[in-house]
Amino acid sequence: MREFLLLTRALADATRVRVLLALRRGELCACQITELFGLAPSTISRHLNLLHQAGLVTSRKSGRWMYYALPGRAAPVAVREALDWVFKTLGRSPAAAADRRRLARIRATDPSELCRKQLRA
Amino acid sequence: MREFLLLTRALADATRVRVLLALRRGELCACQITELFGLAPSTISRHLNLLHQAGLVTSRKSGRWMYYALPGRAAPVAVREALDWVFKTLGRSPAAAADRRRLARIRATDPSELCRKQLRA
DNA sequence: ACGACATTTCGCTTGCTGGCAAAATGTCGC
DNA sequence: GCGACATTTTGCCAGCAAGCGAAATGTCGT
Repeated sequence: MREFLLLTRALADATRVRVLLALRRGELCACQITELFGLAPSTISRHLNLLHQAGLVTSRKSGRWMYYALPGRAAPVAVREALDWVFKTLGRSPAAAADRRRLARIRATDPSELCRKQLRA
Repeated sequence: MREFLLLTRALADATRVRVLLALRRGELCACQITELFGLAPSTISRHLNLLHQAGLVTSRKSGRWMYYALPGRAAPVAVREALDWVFKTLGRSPAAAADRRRLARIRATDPSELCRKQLRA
């Protein structure tokens, strides 16, 4: 029950769900996710931490960059089914489509470029 | 997205999830659910309202009693899959088993008896 | 070793959520 | 219609969650 509530609480926020949808295209670094949603880096970090605690994302550190991705087949059944449910329900939603479009442009940019851009803003 | 968040937020509370698990045995009146969890009637009422708004339960009024049940095949796909996920994940959990045991005794009691008992407590 | 930089942690404010008691609502039996 | 009673709505309080900025952490290039 405790782990189940970690899952449902993690899914009970629009930003976190949108992160999961964005990660379907492949792993993203925190910097890219921050750019995608226009929130403070600290805020994104906390969202990602919640998703990680619930088991909904994996994290990989590479130098100063932190990459987040969807868990593979090794994830618990409850997690895999939660993700299936999310993607089946929201995969074709307008919000997901809009994020996907903006994400394509972000992916085309160098990550270090992104972070410098954030400093100017 | 909005409806999806209604679902996940409704599922992000232990009491509400336990209500859904209890309803697998068939419909229950608000009085029985109140007895099952030992919370104030007003609190239970608000939980049931949230579940209803999310589409996770149906309600039926019969006299002064209000009966709640799981939605049938007419429920939206997202709702049915959410319920499947909940039951598959928690159906065999200790919490569900404990509730089921207490629920059996509550079902064996006359509903009006229950409410009178609550007045004395 | 030092400065630059990506990310996280901390401290704070604001708004939502769960709990109860009390009042309001609606229904039954007389 | 009136009193009893199941349920809901309302008002209030305590605790949690999301947001930000500032400080802390860890890593790279020089």
